[in-house]
Amino acid sequence: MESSSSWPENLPSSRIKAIQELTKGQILTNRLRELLDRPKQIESDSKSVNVVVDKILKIRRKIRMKASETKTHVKTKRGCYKRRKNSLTTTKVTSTLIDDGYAWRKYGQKTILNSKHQRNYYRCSHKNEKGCQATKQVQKTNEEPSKYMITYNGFHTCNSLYKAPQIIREPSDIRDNSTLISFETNALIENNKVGTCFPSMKHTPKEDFPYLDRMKQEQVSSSDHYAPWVSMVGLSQIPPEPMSIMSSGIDREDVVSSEVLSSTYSTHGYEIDDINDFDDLIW
DNA sequence: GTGATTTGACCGGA
DNA sequence: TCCGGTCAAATCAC
Repeated sequence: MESSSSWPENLPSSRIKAIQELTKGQILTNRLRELLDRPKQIESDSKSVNVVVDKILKIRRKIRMKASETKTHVKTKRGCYKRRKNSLTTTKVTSTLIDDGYAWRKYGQKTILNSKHQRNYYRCSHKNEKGCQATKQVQKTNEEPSKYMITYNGFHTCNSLYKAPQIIREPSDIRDNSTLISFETNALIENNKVGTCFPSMKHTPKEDFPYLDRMKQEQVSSSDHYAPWVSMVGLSQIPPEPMSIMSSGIDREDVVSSEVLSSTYSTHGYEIDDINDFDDLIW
């Protein structure tokens, strides 16, 4: 763990603490991932697995408490809100408006400067009941009106954990920059291999991994925020949502870019742009 | 009646 | 000051 002397002087101590907790979580997640890679070891050493899971859950609770302390009401009257800076966004261009597996509710429509087509604004239908912060924007592209540019913002905290995306690179088209992403709805995930690039996920029967089930229960039962490292179990470098990108039927020509991901998640896991904005970080 | 969509107003950031 | 993102009342659809 890093000593406080390695932090920039002007970094608030609260932020340092939060980063340290997240780092701990990352380390524990890696440990858990290693264990998941060796199912036989898990059978013989289930105690240590439970210890790791307990630690992760403890850290998560800590950060959640911190988040609730930090969170301020950003909206006090109509139209008064804090625009999110550096929130996780993902943009894709698709020729079809396909169902991404989430329920969206339209909340606005605007004419955008230098754009021939209006932009439509959608938010998760579960925003009110579950406080889900995910939104998306849909706009026809100027060049090809038959194509849509879809921008996803924020995490699905409504039920997102088991809808983690699966990035699949077609072996036959490895040079193609396009990325295919699919989901396994409500499926737990374990490591496997897809192609040569990513560990893949495959449904894991919960009775085989009761501790994961425990994490899932806690994830669902508590306050609907998102655990970066928990979602990263088995995901390797694949970041968590904004990912409601695709469930099925994605076009080969679709282009997906994760703009903020590159700044938010380093190759060693994730980094934190703005720890004050807990809504963007913590489930 | 209930939930979704439309649309003008409002606010923050650049 | 302008523009983009969001709010919320009015309206629509079922």
